[in-house]
Amino acid sequence: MPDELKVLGRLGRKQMVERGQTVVWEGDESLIVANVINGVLKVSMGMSDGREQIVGVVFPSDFIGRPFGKESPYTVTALTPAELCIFTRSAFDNFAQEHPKLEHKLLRRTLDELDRAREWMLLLGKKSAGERIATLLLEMSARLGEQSCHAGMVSLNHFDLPLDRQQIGDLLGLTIETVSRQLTKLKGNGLIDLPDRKHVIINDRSRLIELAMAA
Amino acid sequence: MPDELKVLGRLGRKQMVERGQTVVWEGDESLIVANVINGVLKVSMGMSDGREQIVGVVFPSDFIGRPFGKESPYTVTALTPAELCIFTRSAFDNFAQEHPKLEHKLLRRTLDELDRAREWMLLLGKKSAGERIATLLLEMSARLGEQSCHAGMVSLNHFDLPLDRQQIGDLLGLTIETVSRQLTKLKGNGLIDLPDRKHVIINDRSRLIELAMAA
DNA sequence: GTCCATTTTTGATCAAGATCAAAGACCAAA
DNA sequence: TTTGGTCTTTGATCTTGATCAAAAATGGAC
Repeated sequence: MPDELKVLGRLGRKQMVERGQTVVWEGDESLIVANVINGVLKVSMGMSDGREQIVGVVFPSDFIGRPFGKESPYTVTALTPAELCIFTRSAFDNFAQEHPKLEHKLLRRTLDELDRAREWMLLLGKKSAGERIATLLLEMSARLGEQSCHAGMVSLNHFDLPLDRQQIGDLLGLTIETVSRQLTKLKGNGLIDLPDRKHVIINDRSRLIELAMAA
Repeated sequence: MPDELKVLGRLGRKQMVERGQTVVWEGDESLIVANVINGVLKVSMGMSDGREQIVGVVFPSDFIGRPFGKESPYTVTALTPAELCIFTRSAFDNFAQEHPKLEHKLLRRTLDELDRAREWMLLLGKKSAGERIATLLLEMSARLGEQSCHAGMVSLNHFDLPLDRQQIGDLLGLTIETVSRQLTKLKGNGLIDLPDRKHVIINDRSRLIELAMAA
């Protein structure tokens, strides 16, 4: 395991944040950079009239904050209780400049994040409501799965959404009502089960994949 | 000016591409990375049934291609005649690993590109057709302006779109008809003029900015 | 358990933008 | 200048998802 992360870890300060707590505000002089140790957070952008779009969901080992000088264009808010390792921006920037391997890692992560953002642009620009919901369920299954590196595959089909219906809407560019109707429809078709508000069980992954790709 | 870029330049091969020519295909083992010297290109993703979303527009000095191993998730196509400086992916990757300053530069660019992608997610997820068109015109004005670093501001309000109506639609998540109607409306209001298919003249920038931010 | 506040679901209607269709403008080649 | 092909505009209608409204479910606190 890279030494850089250990040393960096010592530079940082561990901090717990509770569900709903906002860590970085849009427009803030971006004071901090942080590494997510535990929990899930959302990254969002707002318009002056209150419309909000969730532009990213952050999982353990991901970075949050905008390194290198600019103000943060995003608001970052915890979706679950979370544990962060926080750095002042200047300390982080200096450290990064001196440790090319960290910058390399950060570059790779940023490239991956860009790929995800663009995949989401395709979803927002071109997919129907049904396709969007199917895509979200598969994406959440995959990302929640990769963090808690399960050996078996069972639990991939059995997870808790860290988002409520409103937040799913804000992520998919849909209203809460449309989200609810589409989920109900998937349940009706037997593709998924929804034992309670947050919990999702995927019964027929391959049909869900078909749905996600074309109506 | 950084030496890295000069040395890198010697590693590369200059290549002209004509309008409409595709440089990288989605799903390709990403063989090349390139630096745009001249011209404008689009970065797009397609669905199996032919729906297409433009996820980025690339201007001179920007990079194209996906460094570090993965296959390219995008198709890159020239919107205007363009001049590229092309590297084999392995040559580029090796060079980058050995030149932290290049990686740093690349990281900054990628962070900026991510910011733009997320800004566009807000547009695609939440903005009305009118807001989208206004945003596009301002964005194009700004990006075309910054490359041909004009001292005065006159020409910011006077530029050629490198996109046709269909491509504007693919970028904004709208149909060609909606794009046309919204442009006609802006012309009717006197906010812009459209002397020919490609040319745009912004008459009232501040009203356009208002439009772009809230209906 | 009951009560209350919040979230979700369901239903009815509406509207923005898509789709279908045709006419008009533009431009390059002959 | 005429022609033919492509791109754009305009018009009529339709559909998806938004909006408005109310009922039902959920989950704490007591």
